[in-house]
Amino acid sequence: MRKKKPDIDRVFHALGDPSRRAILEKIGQGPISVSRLAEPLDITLAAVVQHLQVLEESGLVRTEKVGRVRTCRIEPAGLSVAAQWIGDRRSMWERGLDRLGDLLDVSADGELG
Amino acid sequence: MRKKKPDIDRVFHALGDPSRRAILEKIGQGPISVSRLAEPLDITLAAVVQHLQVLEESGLVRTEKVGRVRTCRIEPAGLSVAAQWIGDRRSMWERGLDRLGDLLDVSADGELG
DNA sequence: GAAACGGTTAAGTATCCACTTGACAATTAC
DNA sequence: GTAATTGTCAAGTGGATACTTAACCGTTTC
Repeated sequence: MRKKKPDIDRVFHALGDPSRRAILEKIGQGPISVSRLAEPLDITLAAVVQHLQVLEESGLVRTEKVGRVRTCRIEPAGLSVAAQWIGDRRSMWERGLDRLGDLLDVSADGELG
Repeated sequence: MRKKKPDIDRVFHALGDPSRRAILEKIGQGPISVSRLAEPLDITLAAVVQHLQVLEESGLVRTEKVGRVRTCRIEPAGLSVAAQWIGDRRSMWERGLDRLGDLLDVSADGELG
C-alpha cells in the first residue's frame, strides 16, 4: 500500500511525532531560527532540520533563509487541512450516532465543542 | 527520543495511515464486522485486525465480540482529542500572528502570506 | 462430529523512520 | 585571510511498522 503521500497523510504523519509537535509549538510562539529551535530539544541540529523538512512538506511550517539564518514560522493553513478532515467526520459520525443513539448507551457525555 | 505514547501521539499516528483512515471511514458509515471491513481493502484480514488494534488503542474505534463476530463502531471521543489539540493551537497561532508578531524580533520583515 | 465461518496469533520480511556522525558550504566576525 | 557561526548533505544504524503466510481456536451449520 505504501506509496505517495496525499496532503492529509503528510499532515497527520507530521503531527504524530512528539519531537515534531514540540518544534511546532516552539515555532508557534513566534518566528525562530533553526539552531535556537534545536537548543532545548535533546536532539542534534541535523535531526531538527529533518523534522523541519517534514513539517514544511506537510504545509504546517514555512521557512525562509536570510544570510546564514533560516527563520521558521507557522503556516496556519496546514493545520486547517487536518481540522477540516476531522471536523467533517466528527459531525458526520455524531449525527449518525444520534439516529442509533436511542438504541445504544450514549448516556453521559459532556464533550462537544 | 522514542519512548511511550501519550494519547495524542497514538491518535495522530493512527490517522496518519491511509488504510487506517479507509477503515475508519467505513466504520463511520455504521457498525460492521471485521471480515466485511476487509473485503474491499486489498489487504489480508490479519492486516485489518492489526490496524483495528491500533485504532482501538488510540480510542478512535470501539469493538465488541459476540459469538464469533467482532463488531466495530466509531468512538467519537477519540477524534475529539485530536480536534481539541488542533483547535487550541489554531486559535492560539492565528491570534498570535496578529499580536506577537511585532513584539518579538520580526524586525526586518513586514510581509505576511 | 465434521466442515465452514470469523477471527486471532506468531513469525518473518521488507520498508520506513528518527536519529547520529562527520564532512562540507555559506555567511558573518575578527 | 582565518575562525566561528549557522546550516546542509550523505551515509549509516537500530528500531518501528505494514504487511504476508500459515497454523490455530471458538462458533455456527449441517
